Amino acid sequence: MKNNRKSRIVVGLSGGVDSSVAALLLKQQGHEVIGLFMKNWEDDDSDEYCSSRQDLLDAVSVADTIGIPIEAVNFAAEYRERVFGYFLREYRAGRTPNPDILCNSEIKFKAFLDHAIQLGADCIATGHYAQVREVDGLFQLLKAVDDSKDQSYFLHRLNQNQLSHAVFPLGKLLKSEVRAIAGQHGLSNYAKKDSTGICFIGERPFREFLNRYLPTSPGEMVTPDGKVVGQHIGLSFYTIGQRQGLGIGGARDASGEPWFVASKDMASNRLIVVQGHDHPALLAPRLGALDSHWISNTAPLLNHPYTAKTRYRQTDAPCCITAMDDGRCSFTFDQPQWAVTPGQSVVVYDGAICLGGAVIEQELT
RNA sequence: UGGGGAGUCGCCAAGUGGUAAGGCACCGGAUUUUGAUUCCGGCAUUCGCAGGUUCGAUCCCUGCCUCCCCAG
Repeated sequence: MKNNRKSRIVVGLSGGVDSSVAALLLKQQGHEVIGLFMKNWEDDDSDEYCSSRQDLLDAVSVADTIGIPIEAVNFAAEYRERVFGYFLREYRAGRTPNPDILCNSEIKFKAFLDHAIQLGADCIATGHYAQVREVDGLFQLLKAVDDSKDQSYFLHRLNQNQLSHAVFPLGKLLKSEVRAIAGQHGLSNYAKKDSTGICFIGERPFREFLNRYLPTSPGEMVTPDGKVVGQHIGLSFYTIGQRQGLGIGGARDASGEPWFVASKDMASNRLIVVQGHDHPALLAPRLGALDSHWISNTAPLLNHPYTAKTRYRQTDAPCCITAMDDGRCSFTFDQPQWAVTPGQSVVVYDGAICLGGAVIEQELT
């Protein structure tokens, strides 16, 4: 979006405070703002009726207060095909995918963006905490000013075209300021709790949810030396670094520390667990990743000091990319990383600039 | 069947005459647009059962039950 110009902007209104304030700010800046409520998940309409319904009501209420038109769109088919299908395939393969990253690149900044363009919009805006800036004709994705809310991790797979049409009005604000603005302007959802859980699907008992789509496949939980310490219900239902839900109590010869998932042996259907948060099996100094995506269309430098996150909300860890080949790359961290998890994304930063990332394939020793 | 040892929360495990530590698990909450992690809170009126001694017992005594080890 060109600065200082009045544009037609379509805002994804979720019913939450963030997107509401984003719309409000754009409206105040004099843009022609159109609100669009997305409904992309229909499997739970019977029991989730209230939540989705309430979100729509909140979005309508806010649109009314701000004085912008709002309509609803449904990308459930696209979501199921492009995001949820991948989500299930990855879990079946024993990995831990991050559907929200795909949701951004495939739904919000593709299906939704296309729709907005058709409505004659110049760009779309969301309530994401992140920033975009154009430098010499190249669009950069930057972290949000509010580091504790920064969501660039989820946006790292956007490309130049997508970023060129993206506006993030909250990028320079603190969450506390956003809520204050919402309160000052009488937005009915100013105190609404932040939503969590998988985007559009929401928070729910995860094991139970997955089990609706994946069969259980019980097996043994074993220590690295092969001692059986419990039973699992299926490797897909666990993730590396997981502590809760293992159900391993005290043992005569054990230390009394909690147990964590260290790895999965798909071939023998065994879950490898270790005792103690700082067990060496949970730490890896290197990792291999694939399917890389670089926002600038140019790969980052090899053996250059960057930082990266192997999970959302992890503090950036100093590292280098030591090898790259056809979408694959190897990372070496200055300090070993905890619970490097296949399927999660490793996202690279050069200071506040998000360069892109790749999907973790495996930890390397 | 003799001899020895042990039975304390779902699992480990302190306490051994003064009125039940702790850890793990589990549950609830906080944090969180993945999944985790992390943090906070909850979690045995009761110590295998039944008697007895005592002001008072999980702790001492008696009997019973169960389990383990060694004998055979």
